[in-house]
Parts: sequence; structure tokens; C-alpha cells
Amino acid sequence: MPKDRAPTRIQKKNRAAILEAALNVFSAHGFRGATVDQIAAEAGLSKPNLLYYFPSKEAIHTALLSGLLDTWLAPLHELDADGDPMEEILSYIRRKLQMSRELPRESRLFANELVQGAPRIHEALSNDLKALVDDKTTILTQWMDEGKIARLHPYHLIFSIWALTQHYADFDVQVRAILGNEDPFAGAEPFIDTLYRKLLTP
Amino acid sequence: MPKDRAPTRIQKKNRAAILEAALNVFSAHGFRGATVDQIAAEAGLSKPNLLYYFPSKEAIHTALLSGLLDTWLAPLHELDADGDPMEEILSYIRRKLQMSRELPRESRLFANELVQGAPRIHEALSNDLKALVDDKTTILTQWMDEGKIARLHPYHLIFSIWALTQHYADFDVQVRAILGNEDPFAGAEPFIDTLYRKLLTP
DNA sequence: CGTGAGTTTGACCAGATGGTCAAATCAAGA
DNA sequence: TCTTGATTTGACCATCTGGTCAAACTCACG
Repeated sequence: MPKDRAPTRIQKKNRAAILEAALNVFSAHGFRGATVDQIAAEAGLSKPNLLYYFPSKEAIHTALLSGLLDTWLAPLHELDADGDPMEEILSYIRRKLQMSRELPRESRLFANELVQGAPRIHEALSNDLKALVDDKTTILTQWMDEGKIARLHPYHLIFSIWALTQHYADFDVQVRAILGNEDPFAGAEPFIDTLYRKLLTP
Repeated sequence: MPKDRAPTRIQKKNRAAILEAALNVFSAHGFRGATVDQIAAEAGLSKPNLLYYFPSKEAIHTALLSGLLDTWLAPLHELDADGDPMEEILSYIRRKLQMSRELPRESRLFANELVQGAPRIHEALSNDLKALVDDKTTILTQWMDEGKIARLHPYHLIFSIWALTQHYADFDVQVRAILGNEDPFAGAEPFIDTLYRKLLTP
């Protein structure tokens, strides 16, 4: 393992390649289903070389998850208490749906982890995620109190947004098996938009 | 392997025990993450004994999935073209939500499979599932044409029901990490009910 | 009972997998 | 160019895992 100095050009390149490869493999096969050889091959490195940059398979997985958590939560962070309630929520939804379209691997990486009980990120859920959600539901509740949007259970409102948007990334195969050649997102966006306009209108 | 006669009392008992154990293990760890030893232990059998009843790990998984597919699709089957549109859809939703509450392992079994690209049930999706959904969306479209419910993309309407209801089983850890002690379903049922009443009202 | 089919198991195997290590190779600054 | 730390690798190891097999045991029934 390299010293703890500033990372070399080569270190940067290889670490990035490993994380990129790991994202492919872990999101497609889950932690247990992924093999170090597979990740190494996809990153264009030999297995011992990969293990020179990360001490273990687990370490790669952890680095990947914690590195992506911020990206994953960014859309919700942007929800602004001072904006127009309906527009704020709808644009949050649009950002989430866009992430499902553009970052399906990231979505499935988390889905894999969550479905299996989140053994490796349970703490982040109870701390970071819960704090963020609590913060934003306060805003939602405020808007409801002011009559700006319909009164609903704020937590379930958020869950519904996650469920509806991530469904298209996580269960992509199923969606495509049913829609055939139709682009899932082409229909999803107006559908979800309509749904929340109707739901949130007081 | 036993003859292909009528199954013995012991055969019935052990096959059932194996499938029950396999449901626990596969739903919690995915196909690759589950081990035959684990399933055998949970079923109270030795590994060779388990493999006396099923020829392979794969065979157990397949038997489990195909055996549960009917159960899983039953609620949608019940959607009746002759019933009251709003009530038919809302009670379909209630049945699905109830399945999430009562059969979360089954939900996660399918979720695990789907997230990883459904390598083992892809065919069932494109055939059985697609046929069923096509059948039921015809009914939905009819209701829309008759002005009984709001006009929406029927496929996405179904996807939304799946997403919203199964979310509570599949991502149970996340939901509970955020809700704390609150019972997820206590809030989910009225929320989802309200959501679809508003959405479907023309 | 006795017997044959059904059931169970300890011992074993081959391949996969995560990980190690010493030796070889490479890169860049003095 | 030389030196030193960074990088890479072939060979290797222990463990896990799906699966096999022959021998032992149990059960139902004539």
C-alpha cells in the first residue's frame, strides 16, 4: 500500500478505475455475487495489483458506497424551504427520476444493499439519511400547515417519491419486459408529474 | 432421488421444510449469497440429505420462484372488469400492500432477482407477467375510455402500484430507519389510498 | 418379523475465491 | 545516470462451496 502522502497520478487513475469497475460489478451481482477477479479484470488490473490499492473486497465496497451516498442524497438536499412548494417538490422528483435514468447502477448498488438488510450501511441510514429526511419533512409539514400543499404524511410522501422514481432503475428488466420497445422514462415522467400535481394540490 | 410416484409423508415434510428455509435464506442474501449449507441447516437437514430432495441449489431456487409466482400475481388476477373501477383498483392496491406486510420475504426474493437483471426468471416476465399485465391494462383503458377513472398511462399506473406497495417490504430497513418505532403500514395504507383516490378521480 | 424401497450421513472431491508475498519492473527526482 | 520508492505480478495458500458416493439406517407393509 502506498504511503499516506498526496496520491500519485497512477494512484488516482487506478483507484478511479477500480471504483468504476466495482460499481459495474457490485450493482449487477450484489456484494456476495461479485468477485475480486471480476472487478480486477474490468478495471484492467491483476488481482494482486487491485489489492495493492484497496486492502480487501469489503474496503472497495465501503469506499464505493460512502463515496456515492452524497451524490445519491444531493437532490433532496436541494429542496429549498424558500422556493415555491409545488415547484420545489416537482423538481426534486424530476431530479430523482433523472438520476434513475442516468445513474441506474448507483441506484441498483443501493437497492442490492437495502434489500438484503443494509448490513454495511445501516448506520448511515439511521444517522445521515434520517437527519436529512427529518430536516426536509419539517419543511414539507410547514408547507402543509400554510395550506400550500395538501396535508399528507410527510415521511410517506418522501417514500413514495423514492419508490416511484427508483423503481425504473432498480426493476428495469421488469419494466422493459412489459413495455417492450417503449422508452420507460418517456411515459414515466408525465405520469409521475401528473400524479404529484393531483396529490399535492390542496 | 425418490421415484416419481406419489410423494411420501417424509418427502412432503422435507420438501416443504427446504423451500421454507430456502425462502428465508435466498430472500435475505440473494441467490449467490445463499449457501446450500445454510439452507440445509435452517431446514434441519444435512447438506447431502437436502441434495437428495433437490438436485442442486439452482433447482431449489427455481422451484421456489415458480411456486411463488402464482401467489405473487394472484392479486392482479383478481382485478375484475365487471366491478366498480375505483373500488376494484383500490382493493387491488390493498391486497398488494397486505402482501408486502404479510409476505415480505417473498417480495424480497423477487426483488433480489429483479435488481440483478432477473437472470433466472426473465422468461416468466416476458411471457406470463406481460400477458397478465396486458390483459389487465386493457380493462384499465376501457375504464378510462368510459370516463370511470382518470386517463393515465395504464402501464405506468400498474408500475406505480407495484413500486409503492413493494417498497415497504423490499426496503424495509430504510423505512424503519427513518420512521423509528412507527408502524410503516399504519401510515402507508391511508397515504396510498388517498394518493390513488386523488389520482384516479377523473 | 423380514425385506426392499426410501432416507440419512460421514468422508470426500474439484473448483472458486479472498488474500499473501517475495521478487521483478517502473518512474521520477537528485 | 542512479537511486529509491511506487507499482506490478506469478506463484501460492487456506477456506469455502456445490456436489458426489457408498455405506448405513429407517420405515412401511406383506
